[in-house]
Amino acid sequence: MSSIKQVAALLQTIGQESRLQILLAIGEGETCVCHLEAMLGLRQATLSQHLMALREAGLLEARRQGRFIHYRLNDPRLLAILRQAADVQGVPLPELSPSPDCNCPNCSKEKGPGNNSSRCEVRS
Amino acid sequence: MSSIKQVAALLQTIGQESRLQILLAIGEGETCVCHLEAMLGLRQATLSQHLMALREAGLLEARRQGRFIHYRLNDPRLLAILRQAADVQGVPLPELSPSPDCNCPNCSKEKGPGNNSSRCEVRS
DNA sequence: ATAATATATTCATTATGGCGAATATGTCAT
DNA sequence: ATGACATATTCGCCATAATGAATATATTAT
Repeated sequence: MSSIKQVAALLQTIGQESRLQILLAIGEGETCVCHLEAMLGLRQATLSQHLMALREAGLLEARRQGRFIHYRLNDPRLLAILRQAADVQGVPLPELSPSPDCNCPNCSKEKGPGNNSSRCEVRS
Repeated sequence: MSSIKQVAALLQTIGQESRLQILLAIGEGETCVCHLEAMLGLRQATLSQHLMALREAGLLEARRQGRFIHYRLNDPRLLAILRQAADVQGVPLPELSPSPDCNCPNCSKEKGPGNNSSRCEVRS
């Protein structure tokens, strides 16, 4: 595949609202799918499809941890591209760090009463 | 429109082989449509449509010079994005400078015999 | 005014991609 | 083994975008 085709493929893969949100939400860290689902308000199947596309494009890596699967960026330079693009458009790039206070219903650590499971936590 | 939407729109607009070729061919300079047509082997109508899309996305500026229309990038940072993307993909970004030896049939300066018109030149 | 040329625009067709619904797979708890 | 849960996969539908053909517009030359 010509190099131009490859560049086009990359840009096309990330040139979509949901995918951008996913990438920004993952950021430099590692994020499990349930976080993303809660954060972005995407349906599970839809989200999974996008994750698959990003995986197949070589942009994401998946790591299984029990029932949970954690995704991380394969290359932090991807974020640089997004910043550049936002720069050209003259808009601020929202910071979507999911880890701090994710309201994923499965991950309510130190949240509302009666909920205690440490699911969605990385447990070695 | 949300900033993410805008970034997505930008990436989507340039995430296509023909558009990338156009942007690379124009580069830092200014290029007339006939050059592009010859260089990229795109049909005139197709090319014009892509140029329109890029114009509407605010990425290109057009300047009329007699019958000829010259396009230039509105923001050189676009090229930086392309370089970054190529970088992430680990491929070289081809340099497509059209000006030096464009083989556009209308612009054959110091080319084959019997052809002399300086068409496609910027004549003030 | 007419013809020739450079580029743009319109329209119909086709391909591509995202989405929703349904289902499958893999892991843990019992 | 069974059930519950997290995630993945498949499939059909629809919207969007790219393509091709035809035509229009603008500019220069005659």
